Amino acid sequence: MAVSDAAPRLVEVATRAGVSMATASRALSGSTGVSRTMAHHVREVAAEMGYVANLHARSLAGGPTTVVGLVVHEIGDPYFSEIASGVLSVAAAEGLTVQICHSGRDPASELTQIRTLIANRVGAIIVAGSGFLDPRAQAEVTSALRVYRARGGRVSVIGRHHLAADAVLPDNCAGGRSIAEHLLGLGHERIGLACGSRALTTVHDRLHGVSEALKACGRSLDELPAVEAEFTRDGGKAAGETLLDQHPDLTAVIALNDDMAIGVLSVLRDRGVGVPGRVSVTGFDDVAVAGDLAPSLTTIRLPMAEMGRQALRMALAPTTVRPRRKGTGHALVVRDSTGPPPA
Amino acid sequence: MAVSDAAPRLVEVATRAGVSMATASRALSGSTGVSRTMAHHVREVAAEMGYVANLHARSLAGGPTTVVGLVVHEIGDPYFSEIASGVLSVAAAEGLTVQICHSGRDPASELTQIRTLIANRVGAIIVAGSGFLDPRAQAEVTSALRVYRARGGRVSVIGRHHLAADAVLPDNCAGGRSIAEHLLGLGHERIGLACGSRALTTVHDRLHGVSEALKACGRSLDELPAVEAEFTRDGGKAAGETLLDQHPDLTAVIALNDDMAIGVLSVLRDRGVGVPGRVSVTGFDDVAVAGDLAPSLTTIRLPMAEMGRQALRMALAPTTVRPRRKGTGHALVVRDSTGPPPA
DNA sequence: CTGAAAGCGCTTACAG
DNA sequence: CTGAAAGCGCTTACAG
Repeated sequence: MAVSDAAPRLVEVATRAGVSMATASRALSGSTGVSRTMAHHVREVAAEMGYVANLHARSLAGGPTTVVGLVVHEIGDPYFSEIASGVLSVAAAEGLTVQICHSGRDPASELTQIRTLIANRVGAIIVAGSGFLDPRAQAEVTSALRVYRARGGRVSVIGRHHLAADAVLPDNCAGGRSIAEHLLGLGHERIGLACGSRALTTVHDRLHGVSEALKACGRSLDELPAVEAEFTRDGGKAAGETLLDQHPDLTAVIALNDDMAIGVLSVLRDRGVGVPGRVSVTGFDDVAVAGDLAPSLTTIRLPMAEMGRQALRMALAPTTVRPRRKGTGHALVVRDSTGPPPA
Repeated sequence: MAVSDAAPRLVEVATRAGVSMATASRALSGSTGVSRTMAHHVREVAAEMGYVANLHARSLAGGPTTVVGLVVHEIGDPYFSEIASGVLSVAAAEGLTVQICHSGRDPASELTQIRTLIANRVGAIIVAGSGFLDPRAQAEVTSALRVYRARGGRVSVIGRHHLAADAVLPDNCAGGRSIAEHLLGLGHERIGLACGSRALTTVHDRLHGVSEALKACGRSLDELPAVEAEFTRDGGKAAGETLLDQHPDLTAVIALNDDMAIGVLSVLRDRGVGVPGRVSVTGFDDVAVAGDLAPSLTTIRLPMAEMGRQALRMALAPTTVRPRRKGTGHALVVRDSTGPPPA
């Protein structure tokens, strides 16, 4: 009994099936070079014994790796959990397994996580967090990934990064333009901005879109009060408070993601400021609950789950000479949090 | 150049440091039996070379495994993404990496995922989804995990399962009682229930709590109209519609999780039914956005992130003879979605 | 404290 | 199509 306590190994399966390890291996890994009947027989024996290959051994021996790494800023954020959900669904369909890690929006910890993923010899790495504007911020990550790719690892990113890898590019710029045009079209002139760190390409690009819309009206981004805070609900609260304190005459606030918008809305609610009667608020992403907020949030819809699916599919597809880039499109979703400015 | 293209191996580090592989290994894995100076020297050389141990080789050779598996029903659900966030945070602190997979609330696919995790030789498995009432539904999962544990694997679960493993037990029963008492205390008599699948222990336990509260008033759970649907926002919508159609006189709806409550609220909003003026609604879990909904949701708070942290800590702690069980406590959070029934 | 050697469980050239 | 053998990159008894 003591012996059979250990997990059955390939030798045992081979012996019981009356074949060599080589044949057993080929039959089980579904590779070519075995007769159909032999393969079938071996698989039956293996199933009977409850054999499951040791993936460490398989991978060490040069077999295919079946795990992919996913780096997110924070899995608790709906933006990232929806992306993760998309990644997990195609992974399951492909028989792959995914290792998720937090970067915490910090290049240093992102580097640590990516090194670990590489040490784990994952077959592909998906970086889902926004890149940083300053290439130096992620220089080490970039070079680690470059080496990883040179050794055959596959990389894809969601968002704009300083990396010649396949990329899913959220429609940040165009979305920023749409949301600003919406507000401008409603007649708003005193608009405040609740931004995440400007070091993030995502924030930069969304702002750029807003800037374009303003320019088209002969105005400039520099005129708008902008507060930079964490790219989270709490950051939105902080930014909202500062904005309202320093610019009580604002009639609209553009939050650069839904999380921040939720924070802004909560500040407004606490202060008894009517939305959209007194102040309009917009978000960005269209996370699942955006439509259920009080008031429901006008925002830019990005197909997060689909972005996750595409990122993994790209990483799995054969490499191309030039990296692929796939735009996401976006949609302006007008709900109850925006309206014309007070007369 | 061609040669150094490959990842540096332990031999290279050892050679360059002028020591044997054994010494290099001991120095790098932080194990005992090396002089401090020697260890320091080896580590410096390794860092210089950008050496990162191959975890497959390490694990195959009998070294400690550094990955843990986490099984959730669906990572896109805030309940699970908050749990995952807790798990990831202690994992990062411990230098561990986590593999996440979806069970999709389906015992068969849960089994597949768990087998994969075991094949990956993860050191611990955390099952975060609710268990099933019928032991047979998960008999194979249970036995796979039993074997896994016998071989030294660590297991912990969040929720009630038919498994003698360490468990974090959400306060489902007491929470159900609290929420029902709250509604009863407000004077509601015609209460409907929007439930997830009764096959889930979570649903069963929450209902049981509701039942206890009713009994204390001389009433019975059987009197209340109950609709079973998916344990999601869409399920909540479906249940809400059925409930309202068949029992237009209800003054309150108890949804068995926040996701379902959000669905119920959206139905009520679409139909122009005032909340809580005409109908009160309650949820369960207190996901991050519960307070930002329209109206903000009265619910039972469960410390999801903390539950994730505890589950991993238990799995990491030395095993005990009897499995540990840790209650979570709960808090009734009264917000704007509940009030007295209409006069 | 340090080293030589065996072995972890697989896969893949290399022969037949 | 099938098999014997080498090797993937580590760690851990076993000696010294």
